[in-house]
Amino acid sequence: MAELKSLSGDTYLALSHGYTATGHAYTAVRGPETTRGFGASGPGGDLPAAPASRVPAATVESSGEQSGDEDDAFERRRRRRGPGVSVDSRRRPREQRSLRLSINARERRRMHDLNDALDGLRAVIPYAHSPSVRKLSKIATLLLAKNYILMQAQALEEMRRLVAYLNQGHGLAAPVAATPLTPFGQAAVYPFSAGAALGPCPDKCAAFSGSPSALCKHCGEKP
DNA sequence: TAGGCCATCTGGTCCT
DNA sequence: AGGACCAGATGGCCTA
Repeated sequence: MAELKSLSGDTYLALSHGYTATGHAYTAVRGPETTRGFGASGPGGDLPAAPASRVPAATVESSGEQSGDEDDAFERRRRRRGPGVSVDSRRRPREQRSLRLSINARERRRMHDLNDALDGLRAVIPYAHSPSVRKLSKIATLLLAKNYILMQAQALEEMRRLVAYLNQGHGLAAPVAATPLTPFGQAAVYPFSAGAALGPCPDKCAAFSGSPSALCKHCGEKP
């Protein structure tokens, strides 16, 4: 694991040029500590104390306490979207607004839970976690996790084969020499070269519309 | 400045 | 009816 965690930037580059570590202190600038801060919005459905740095204007206007500005913003959006026919539209405006805020808060919590889960996934994925390395994007996290799982499965299979071989009374020298195990058994599958052993990137290559010679920006392979 | 990534809002749909 | 889930829209921040 230690070797994998010391993944170099170039190796990560193999995953996708769009998700490369740039050497900037990404997490220090916009990591969870900065982007979150909504954790306090507990089950009560209270409104978030959103950090000003990452909150769209609309969020500040519509999620805070009911104010004149907030109502203006709400009206602007309502006009922009037109008089949509929804369940909400059958309610009185005050009640409708209150319900909307409650739904927004719920959705916010749901997305925060999703991000927490992604953070948990990042924590167990072997990649460079140093502060000088940009945090993995969501898509990169998922792709890396998938490749890592496949790699582990292959390593397990290799170990099973080795154990079976040894159980047959063979010595250790011969098989190891014949089929040398890499430190993690990832001779064919390596989690950080997504396209190399796992085929085309299933998420993006399918929708890839670039020239035939171009590489998929998500997996680094030709689609 | 364009593109990537992200958070949030919103309306629709499905489920309990 | 209310909650969960989803996808589209919008706008902010950051990097190349």
